[in-house]
Amino acid sequence: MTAHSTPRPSRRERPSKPALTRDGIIETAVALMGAEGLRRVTMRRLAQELDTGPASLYVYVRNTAELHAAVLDELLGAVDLSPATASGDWRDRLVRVLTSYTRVLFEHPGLARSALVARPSGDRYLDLLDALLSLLSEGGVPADRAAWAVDLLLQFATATAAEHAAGEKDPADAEGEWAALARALRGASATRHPHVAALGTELLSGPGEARLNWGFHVLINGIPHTPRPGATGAEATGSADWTEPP
Amino acid sequence: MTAHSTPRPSRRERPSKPALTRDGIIETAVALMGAEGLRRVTMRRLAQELDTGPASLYVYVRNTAELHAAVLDELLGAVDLSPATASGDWRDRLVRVLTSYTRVLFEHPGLARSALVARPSGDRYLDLLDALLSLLSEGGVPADRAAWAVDLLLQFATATAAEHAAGEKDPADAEGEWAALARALRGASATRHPHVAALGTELLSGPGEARLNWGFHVLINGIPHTPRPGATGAEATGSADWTEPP
DNA sequence: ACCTGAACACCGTTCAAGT
DNA sequence: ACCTGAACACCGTTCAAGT
Repeated sequence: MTAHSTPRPSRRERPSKPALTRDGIIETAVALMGAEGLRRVTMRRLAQELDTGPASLYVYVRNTAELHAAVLDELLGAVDLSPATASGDWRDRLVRVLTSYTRVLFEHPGLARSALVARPSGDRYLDLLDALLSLLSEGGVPADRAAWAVDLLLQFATATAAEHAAGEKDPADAEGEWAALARALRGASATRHPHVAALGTELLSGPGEARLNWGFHVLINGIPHTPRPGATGAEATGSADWTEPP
Repeated sequence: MTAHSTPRPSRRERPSKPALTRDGIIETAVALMGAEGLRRVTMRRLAQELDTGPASLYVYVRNTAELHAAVLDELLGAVDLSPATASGDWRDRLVRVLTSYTRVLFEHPGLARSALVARPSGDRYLDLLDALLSLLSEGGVPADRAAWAVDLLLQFATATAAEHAAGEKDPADAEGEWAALARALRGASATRHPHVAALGTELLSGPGEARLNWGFHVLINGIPHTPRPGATGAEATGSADWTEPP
C-alpha cells in the first residue's frame, strides 16, 4: 500500500469532517445555510457543526459580519454573467445580469441585509463588478460615472432583496408589518395626507418583479443624463448642473 | 386642596417613571436610544428601564422589529418638510427633503437597517410620504409613477444610511471591511478584472454626500423618462418600451 | 505556536401561574 | 382580565490556560 493510496486517517466520529481552514469553515457555512437558513449560520452553531468550540473560528474569521460576507461571495458564483459578453442592447443585458444577481439574493434575503453593511470583496464579487462595468462602458457611460453607477445599481438590487428579509423566520411577522402599513395607507386622512389618501394602496401595488424592473430602468435612464459634479469643470459657483442632454 | 392640584402618587423608586402604555414605552425607547445607542434598545434593557420584566412589553409591542419601527417614526418628526411648500425648482426642493431624511437616519444607521425590512407606518412617515408625493405631482410626474417613485427615492436614502451601520459599535470593524474591499480593488487582476483594475479605488472615491446627491439626481432625472409598464397600454408583446421622451 | 474550554455578558420570546 | 417571574433556547466574543 503506497502513500498516495492511504486514506487520510479519519477522525473518530465524523469521517468526512472538513479540515479546520478558512475555506473549510466557509464551505461548511454555505452548506449549513442551505440546510437550515442563514439565521442558523452563527459562530456557535457553525462551531458545533465542525466539532469544535466557537473560539476556534476566530482564528480564521474576524467576526460574524465577515463570515456572512464570505458566504455571500461564495453564493455570487451562481449569478449569470453571460449577458455581459452576449449581443444585443447593452441596457437589456445590464438588466439581465442585475436581475440574476437579485434572484440569487432573494433566496437569502438575510444575506442581502448583511451585504448592505459588510460588502463582499471576494473574486465572485469582482467578477460581477467587472461585468457591470464592461456593460456600462459599452453603453458609453464615462468611467468616473460608471464607478458610481455600479454602486447605485447594486445597492438598489441589494436593498430590494433585503426588504424581503421580513418574516424570513415567521411569515406572520411580515404579514403584520405589511398589514400595518396597508391599514395606515388606507386610513390616511384626506386633509392631513391628501396625496397619500388619493393613491391609497396603489403605493404598495404591483408585482415586485415589475417594480424591480422599473427601478433598474429608472437608474439606467437617469445615469446618462446625470454627470458627476465637477467632472467637466461645471461645478463653478456651488450649485452644479445636474442634468445633461443624452 | 382640590383634585386637579393633587400630584399623582409617585411610585416609590422613580417619581417620574413613565406609565406602562405603548406611548410611554416608545418614549422611553427613544430616550434610551439617545443615551446609549440603538443596540441597547432591546426588550430586556428597555424593560429594565421601565422597572418591569421583558414579558410585560409584549402586551404593547408585537416584537423588536415593531418597536424599532415605532422609534423611527418618532424620529421622523425631525425631518424638515418645509421645502415641500416653499418656492423654487421642484427637483431642488425634493432633494432638500430627501437629504434631511437621510441626515436624520445617518444619526442612527441601525434604525435605517431596520427600516428597510420593517417600514414605519406612523403619522410622521405619512407626513413624509405626502410631502414627497406633492413635490412629484408638482413636477408633473403621473400619479401611478409617483407611487412607485416615492418608494424608490426613500429606499435609496434609507439604504445609503444603512450602509453606515457598519462599525456603529466598534469602528475598527468598519475599517476592516472597508480596507478589505479597498485591498481587493487595488489588487484586481488586469486580466481577470480589467475594468475594475482600470478604475481601482476610484470605485470607492468621493465624499459620501456627493454620491448621495448624485444618486438623488440620477433617480429624479430617470423618473420622468421611465413610464410604468403597461401604464398607457404599451406593454403589448411582452417587452415594454422602457423609455419615453421627457 | 496554535488552539480552545469555559466564562462573561448579554439576547428574544413564551407561558404557567399569580393578583 | 391583566400582568409578569422564571424559564427556554439561544447569541458574540474574549482570554487564560492548555498542548
